[in-house]
Amino acid sequence: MAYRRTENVVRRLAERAQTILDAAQSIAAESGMGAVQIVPVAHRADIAAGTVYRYFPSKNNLIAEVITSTAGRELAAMREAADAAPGPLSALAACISTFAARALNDRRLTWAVLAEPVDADIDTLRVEFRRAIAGEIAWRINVAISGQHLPDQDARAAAPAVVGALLEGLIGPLASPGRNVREAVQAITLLALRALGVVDARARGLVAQCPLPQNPSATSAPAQSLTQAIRA
Amino acid sequence: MAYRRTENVVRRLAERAQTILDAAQSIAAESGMGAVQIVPVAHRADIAAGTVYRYFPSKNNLIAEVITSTAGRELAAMREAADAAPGPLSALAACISTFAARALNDRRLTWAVLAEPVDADIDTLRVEFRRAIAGEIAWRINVAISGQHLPDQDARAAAPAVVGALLEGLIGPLASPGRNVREAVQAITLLALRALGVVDARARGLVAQCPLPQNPSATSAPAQSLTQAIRA
DNA sequence: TGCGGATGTGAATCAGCATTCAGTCGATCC
DNA sequence: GGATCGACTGAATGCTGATTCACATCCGCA
Repeated sequence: MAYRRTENVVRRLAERAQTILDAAQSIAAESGMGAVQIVPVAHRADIAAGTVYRYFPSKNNLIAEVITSTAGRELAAMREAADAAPGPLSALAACISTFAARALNDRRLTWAVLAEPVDADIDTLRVEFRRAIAGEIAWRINVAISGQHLPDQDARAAAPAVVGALLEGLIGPLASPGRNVREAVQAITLLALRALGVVDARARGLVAQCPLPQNPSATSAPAQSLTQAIRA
Repeated sequence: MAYRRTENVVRRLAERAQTILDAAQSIAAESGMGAVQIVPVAHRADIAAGTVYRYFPSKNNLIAEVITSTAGRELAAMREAADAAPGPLSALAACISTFAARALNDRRLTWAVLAEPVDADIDTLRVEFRRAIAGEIAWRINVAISGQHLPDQDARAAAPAVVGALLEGLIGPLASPGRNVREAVQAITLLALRALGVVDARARGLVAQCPLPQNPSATSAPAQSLTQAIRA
């Protein structure tokens, strides 16, 4: 007959799973996805390599969870910021600048999760995340277009370009790490808004109003199912 | 006594080196950098795996050459198009649309060379290439700024964002592959120009005038030294 | 034609890493 | 207190793919 799982044991198991996830995430945030290897992760989580497999069926699965939890957190933040904005254009601006500010606060992790290919199996998930972010922006663009705040354009085509501009402009290998965060976020948001057809003066006004999320830091959000977190 | 290298032998050696390079490039163009492995490359070049090492000291070196030759070709095309333009703004537009059109004609290869990490040793080179492209654009932006054709801005920050927008918008995993090439190039160029502060109407005019390079195809340019091809 | 160095071959070697598993240990149950 | 269960351990296994190397072949030379 199977043993009962004590309250205590249940908690310990859950904590350990989270510890492993955190270890994986922190390694990704420090050294990129390539450095997320079972032995180092286990080491950082203070357990043996084999133990990781009691919690995650495979390394890919572990990485998938890292991506998913990051995705959930980032998408939620973007939505929240945008929903709190007074109008369609400021919602768009808030959405963009929130993503930008958070990406900048967690450069390496964001880059790892969004831009570092790991394995063909995982790539679909990473692309899903990108697609979700672009989708969020595309949605806001479309709202702004139908309210006549933006010139008519193909939001499905423009949104990925905006995402690319944000990633490369802020956290890509060419981005200059020096500048003030606030300033960098404002500059890139301005650029993105202009790209979508907001005239310069108006864009500057919007950018100036944008709330800048303070140090969001990558606290691990409660885990969600893979599909759930990304659903648009 | 050392043997003389016959005319014939010299040619054959050079041809074979080129064949290997072409094989590597075509595999990258079909299936990405990850698929560039010694055995498949050798197979495509109709030689044994070991032979590759008579021509290239390591796989990394081979990939470096693929990147370099691609970089040389693309940079030259951008410069040529821009230099032929009548004014600073059309030079900028030509530079951007040339890159866009060529990237679109060779999606996979461009993506492989610019966006697929291979190995830490190689990544510096790939980043160099990105930097060179961004540098080329930054230069044109600065010229336009000093001629009062663009609002004052930090070209070093804006150029990488433009590169990101082009890559993600056109050939990234989210880019819709369906559209007409001409149309897609024009749309993304328009977006990029607006991002830099060109007002919509003016941008549309510039875009309409831009020459669209016809099917550049990845014919292998004469090999150059690594540094030489990328020098800005 | 026959010698010797240059090239080509591809199976064996090596290295990095995910994954497994036989054995250990602590917790639960009676 | 023992009998079990289930988690933990970490060395061994297995796989993938770059690199090597002993041997075969080719080609210029006399």
